[in-house]
Amino acid sequence: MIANDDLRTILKEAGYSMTAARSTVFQALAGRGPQGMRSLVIACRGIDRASVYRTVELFEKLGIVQRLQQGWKYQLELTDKFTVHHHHITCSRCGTSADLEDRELEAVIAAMATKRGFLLSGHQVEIQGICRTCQGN
Amino acid sequence: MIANDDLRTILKEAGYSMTAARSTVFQALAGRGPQGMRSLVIACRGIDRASVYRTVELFEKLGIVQRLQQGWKYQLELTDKFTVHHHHITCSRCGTSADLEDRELEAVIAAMATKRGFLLSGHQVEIQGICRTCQGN
DNA sequence: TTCAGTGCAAAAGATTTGCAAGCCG
DNA sequence: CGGCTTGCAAATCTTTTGCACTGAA
Repeated sequence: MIANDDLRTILKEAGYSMTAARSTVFQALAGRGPQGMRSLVIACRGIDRASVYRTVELFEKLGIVQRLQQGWKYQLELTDKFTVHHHHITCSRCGTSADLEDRELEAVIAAMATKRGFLLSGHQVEIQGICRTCQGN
Repeated sequence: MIANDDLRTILKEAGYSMTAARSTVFQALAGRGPQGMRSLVIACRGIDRASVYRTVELFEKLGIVQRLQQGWKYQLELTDKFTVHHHHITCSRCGTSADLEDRELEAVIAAMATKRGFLLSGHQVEIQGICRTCQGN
């Protein structure tokens, strides 16, 4: 069980209550990497599809989860509050995606923002390519 | 009319033919900035919804359009073949966004892909912050 | 003329909503 | 207890498909 109490706290502070459905959705997100709604709904068996949607919507509003666009579809994952800040590189052939952490990338982005006179508040980086495995086919 | 002949050439070289529907979709994409399917379908009135989808799919395969992330929704826009490659930095206070072109950023991204054994095919970078003007308020 | 490409209509999937019943505080 | 939440089912919206007809080469 990961940070179930953190969840309770966040919900309470925002005026929402901790429920079985919300806990289930949270665990399903925490237990695995980025996943689509379909897979999340399956992972939350016992919880109605509509409730999963409603919970994800709430979690987004509370900054608990974020959506990543992967081509036409999107995937869900916990935000940096619950994971280490990172980006993704996705294989456009087999669809698997890996986390990316790169100090230099972060530095370059920070430098760009500074150069433009911006006070940096956030950024997203998504990379697509063909992974080593798929290149062999 | 933007580059309609370029389109004809690309299609022909890939073994496809130039048709009214394809030209319409292309113009609808060329005439405006990034847009969602819904808006594209409306812009292509006279062309069946299914044909727009099929055309977009083909255009993607041919590297004419790309789907990208703008906020949490997907958008379509012509690829760098038809526009200058760039990213965006957006002010989260006033909403204005400026184009970004940065050789170093591109280099770092390329290096990251290579290090992971990926054959790089594309990437998106979106930065948010507070612009100089808004910082003064 | 021939076959890729299109429109149409219906199927499949994804997401949202209204409402009555259930659970949390 | 009282209101926030959920499950259910139906409504919507989005995307895909099968098929017969049309148009490009």
